[in-house]
Amino acid sequence: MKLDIIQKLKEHDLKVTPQRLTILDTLNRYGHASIDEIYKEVKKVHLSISLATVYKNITSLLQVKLIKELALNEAKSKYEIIKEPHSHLICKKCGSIEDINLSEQIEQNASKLASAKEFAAEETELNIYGLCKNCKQNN
Amino acid sequence: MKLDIIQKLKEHDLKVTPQRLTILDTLNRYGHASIDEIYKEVKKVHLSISLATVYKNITSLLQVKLIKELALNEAKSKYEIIKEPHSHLICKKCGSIEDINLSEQIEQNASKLASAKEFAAEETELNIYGLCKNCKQNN
DNA sequence: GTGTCTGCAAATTATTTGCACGTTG
DNA sequence: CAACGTGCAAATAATTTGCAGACAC
Repeated sequence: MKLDIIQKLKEHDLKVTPQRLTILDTLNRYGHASIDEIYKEVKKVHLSISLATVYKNITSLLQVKLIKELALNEAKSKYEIIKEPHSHLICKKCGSIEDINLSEQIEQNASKLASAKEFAAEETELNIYGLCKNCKQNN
Repeated sequence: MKLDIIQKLKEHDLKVTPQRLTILDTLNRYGHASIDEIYKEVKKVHLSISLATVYKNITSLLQVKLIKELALNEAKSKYEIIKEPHSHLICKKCGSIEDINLSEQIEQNASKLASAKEFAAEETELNIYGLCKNCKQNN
């Protein structure tokens, strides 16, 4: 599993440094994390890492599209490693994000909508906002 | 049409000031605009408006949910007035955003996905990334 | 009139950059 | 060893805040 990522890094001439791996590992474990969250996590392992390094890594990882930015209304942006699925259930109350897989039907319908506008669709992202199971109960 | 917005402002105890109306008008005309774009536009009408005022307005309009933030990978956030539809065709090349209406089918499928996770869906947002008609041709 | 809004300046926070040194391949 | 990455400090950019006067209601 790590090999996968290491390979992708090499493909894009990004060196495999411990800091970079820890950042990616953090994203893997968190699913989605903000710059601050990443910084705090990585710091547990690499005491002397700097915020600048986190930013530089996020920037280069975004450029080679190994990760993507998830910008949520009102909250700080979070980042996640790109892999299927690209879709989320986003809780308006607690801010949790759960990944979901798009059904074939949705994919197909989305393509239709796009081609109707002569738009060449490459990626489809569905975000559903509402209340997660927990918050729904404790409302 | 303006009455609609004015009413919403009043509902939320936001005063109807010329600056605020011009900001909303800009969003209406642009569809989606960044802070800078809004600032430059509003400045044409209100020569002495300050950036801080734009920020303050965006913040309060977000709070009362009259507008929403559209955060796009790599690009600056843009804002739009909330109204159906919530879905977009986003061009990766030129950054243009076109609104689309979700089909009934997609809405239904999305609800299914959500309820399978015991998630109470409130809003569904579909973003399709790719190349717009123009950029597709001049590729 | 009272409370909110505006514009300005200053403060704070977020992000980027330059550089010397260390590490990867 | 060449290219790239890191950590630090400093520079920029983005956003927020405080306050006095102006405006909406």
